[in-house]
Amino acid sequence: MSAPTDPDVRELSTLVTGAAERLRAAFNAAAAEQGLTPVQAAALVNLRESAPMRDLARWLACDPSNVTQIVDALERRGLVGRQPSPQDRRVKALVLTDEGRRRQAVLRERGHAQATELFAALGPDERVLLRDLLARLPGGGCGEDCGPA
Amino acid sequence: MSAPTDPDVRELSTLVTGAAERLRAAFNAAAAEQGLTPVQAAALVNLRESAPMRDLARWLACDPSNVTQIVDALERRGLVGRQPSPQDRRVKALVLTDEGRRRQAVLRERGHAQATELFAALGPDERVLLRDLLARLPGGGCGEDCGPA
DNA sequence: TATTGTTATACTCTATAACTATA
DNA sequence: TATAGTTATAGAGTATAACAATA
Repeated sequence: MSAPTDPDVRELSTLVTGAAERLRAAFNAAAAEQGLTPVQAAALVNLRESAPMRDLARWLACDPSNVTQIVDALERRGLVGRQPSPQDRRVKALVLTDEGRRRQAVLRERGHAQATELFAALGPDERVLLRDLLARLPGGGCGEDCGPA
Repeated sequence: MSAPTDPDVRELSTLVTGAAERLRAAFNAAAAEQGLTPVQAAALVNLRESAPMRDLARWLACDPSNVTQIVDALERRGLVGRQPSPQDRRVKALVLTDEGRRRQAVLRERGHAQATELFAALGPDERVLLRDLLARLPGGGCGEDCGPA
């Protein structure tokens, strides 16, 4: 039985949270470079061709009413368009413009570069070890709503 | 040289971010149980006796104008008080009420329980291993503004 | 002059509820 | 009736700028 101030789990929490925070800050900076707010950039990164808005709401784990506004902003910037679906005319499919595709690629590259930089301090075997340890934490697996495609 | 879609660092980012997110969600739930918003709870958890508001702003990594409003809310709930400092009368020291101290203890216990639950899937040696790996990531060390005391 | 805390204000993110148009 | 998306609105978090009191 550990004391309420057990330094181990507290330190682990701080380290995990700190690493995640640095990834997030780097992503937000990349978003700002593209003239996008963090959620707008997150939406753009997650977009797949012809995804209904409902799917984007699930991927972003937010209410559909949010997606309307996020997509409004992306549309205003000429990065995505709305296309009524022929099968079900209630549905609007989101389509990337050429510029949207370009920005998406930039954001994804930035995300990859940031992650690479963060984990470069570890060797290949250590990265595998870290991944295996983290994957064993409860919830480390992924339900249905964790990402596109 | 790794491909732009290198699955390793992407998976590591997802795992780190996911673990941090679960800690955060659990903390927010604990805050809500206490009738506090996430930042209010974070402020309360970080508070030390007689800390100037300026310090709290640094610990929360936010603008001082925010602290005024956060402390307003905590004061309205009878959890903290403001005490003009005798040494420098511009400074207001934040003092916990008895109820504030009680709530702070509850939130800290909850935080510890959540972290314990998250990392319980690993054995003691593995927790040490995880800590050492995370501590080696750039920025894993802590500057001056990472916490009280 | 510089600093502490406050106020006023604004922007972003998020959710709820009521609405429309389809199904 | 139920679902996809929209609108209106509100609350939470954050920052900037201008200000008062004090140093």
